[in-house]
Amino acid sequence: MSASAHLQKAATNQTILKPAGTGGVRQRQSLEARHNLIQATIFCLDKFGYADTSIARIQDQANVSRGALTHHFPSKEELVIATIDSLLEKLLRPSLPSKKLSQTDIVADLRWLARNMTGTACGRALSEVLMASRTDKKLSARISTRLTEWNTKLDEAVVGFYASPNGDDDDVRQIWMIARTFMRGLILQQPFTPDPAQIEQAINRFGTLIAPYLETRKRDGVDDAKPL
Amino acid sequence: MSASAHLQKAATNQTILKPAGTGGVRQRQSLEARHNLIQATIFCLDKFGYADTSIARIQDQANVSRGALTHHFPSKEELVIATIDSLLEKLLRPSLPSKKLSQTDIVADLRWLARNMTGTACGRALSEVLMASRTDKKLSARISTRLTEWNTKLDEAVVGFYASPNGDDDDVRQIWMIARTFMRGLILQQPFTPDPAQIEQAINRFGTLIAPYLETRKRDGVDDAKPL
DNA sequence: CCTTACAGAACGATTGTTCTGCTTGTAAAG
DNA sequence: CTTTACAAGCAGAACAATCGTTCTGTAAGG
Repeated sequence: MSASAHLQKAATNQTILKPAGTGGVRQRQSLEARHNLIQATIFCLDKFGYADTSIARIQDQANVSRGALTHHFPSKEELVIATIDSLLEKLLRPSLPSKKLSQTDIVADLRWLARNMTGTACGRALSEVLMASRTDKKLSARISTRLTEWNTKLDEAVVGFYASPNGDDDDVRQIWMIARTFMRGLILQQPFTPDPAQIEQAINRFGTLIAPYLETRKRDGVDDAKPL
Repeated sequence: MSASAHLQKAATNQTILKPAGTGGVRQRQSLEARHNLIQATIFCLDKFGYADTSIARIQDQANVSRGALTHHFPSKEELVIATIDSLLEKLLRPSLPSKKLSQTDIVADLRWLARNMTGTACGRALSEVLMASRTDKKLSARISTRLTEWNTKLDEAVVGFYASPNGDDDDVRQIWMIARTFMRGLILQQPFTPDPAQIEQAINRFGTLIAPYLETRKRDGVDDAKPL
C-alpha cells in the first residue's frame, strides 16, 4: 500500500509549473514533504495523543517512507519542534480573514478563542505538546523561548484590540492571559463535564466575569487578522 | 539491588502485631504492596509524564518485582485506573485537617485550590491522566463515570461553603467550575509564563473577578475538610 | 559528475504481557 | 496442638511487538 502510494504521488508530479522562481523542483518537493510530515504529526498528536504518536504512525499518516522522514528530520525531537513552530505560527495567524471583529461582543471573541484552542486539531495538538514539555526537559529547553515570545506577541496584539476602562493596559494583558489559561483548562475539564452545553455556558459566564474590565477599541484595519 | 531489597523487606516482617483484627498477614502485605505501587505510579506520572511512565519504571520506583506487580495488577490499565481512584479520593479529602477556612478571603481559598491542582504530585499526576484519557478511549470509558460523579460531589460541597448574593446556587457551582478549569489551565500555561510571580498575580486577579458573585456561608463544623 | 532526496532493511533497546516455578500464610483434617 | 494440603503471593525468565535510530543502496535533479 505504501509503495504504490509513493508511485502514485510521483505520477502526479508536475515539473512544468514553477510558481514564481521559488527554488527548483527538488526544493519544492522537499518543502512539500516537510509540510506533509508536519501536518501528519499534528493529526497524530490530536488523534492518538503524545504518548502514542510514534514515527511509524506519522510516516504512515503522511504516506511517506521511513527513509524520507529520517532524511528531513534526523530525530523525532526535530520533527516535534518543527511541528510546534508550525502550530504557533498557525495559531498566531488564524484562518479567519473575512470575519470582522464583533465590536462589543466579548463573548463572541471568547468563543472564537475557545474554538481555536480546544475545537481544532492544531489547538489540541499544541496542548499535547505543552503537557509533554512539562516533564520532557530536553524538549522544554528547546521551545520555552519560542513560547514566551509567542505569549508576548499575543499580549501586544490584545492591547491593540481591547482597552481597560481605567487605562491600565497591563490589566488587559493579564485578563486575556487568564482567559487563555481558562481555555486551555477546558481540555482537562471536559472529562468531568461531558455536556458541551455546560461548557458553552461556562464560557459565556466567564465572558460576563471579565467584560466589566474590557472595552473594545475602535478598529481601523478591516483585513486585520485576530491573533488572540 | 532489587533482590536484596526484597530480602530486607522480608526481614522486617513482623508477624506478631495484628493492628485490629484487620485480616491476616497476607492480606495486609498485599494491600501494602498495592498502595506502594499506586504511590510509585503517581510519582512516575508526575516526574516522567504519562508517555514515559512504563511498568518497568513503576516497579523500579516501588522496589517491587515484576511478578508482584503483574500479580496485583494484571495489566497496565488496571494499575492506572486504581491510581486514578486513589487520586480522586485523595484530592477529595485533602490533608488539611487543622487549617480553618478563611472566612472571607476567597483568594486564599483559590491559592489553596491552585496548590492542590498544580502544586502537588497528585494534582499533576491527575492532569497527566486526564490528558491521556482524551485520546485513549478505552481508558476514558472506564473513568468517565467516576469523574463526573467526582465533579458532582465537588459541586455539592462548594454550595455548602459559598452562596450567591442573589441566591442562585447554580451560579456558585458554575463559578467554581470555572475556577477549577482555570486552575487546570495553569499547568498548560506555565510553559508560556515561567515567572511564578506572574502566575500568582493571575490567581489573585482571578479571585477579584469572581469575588463579587460569591459570599461565604457561616461555617459550623470546625473539623470539616475543604473539598473544593 | 555529484550532491540531494529518498527507499527500506537492520539495529539494539524497551514496551506490556504471559508463563513457569518457588515460597508461605492459612484453614481444614486428624 | 499438630499435620497436611492448597491456594495466594510473588520472583523472574521468556515472549512478540514496537520503539527510535543508523545504515546501505538507488534514483534523479542541478
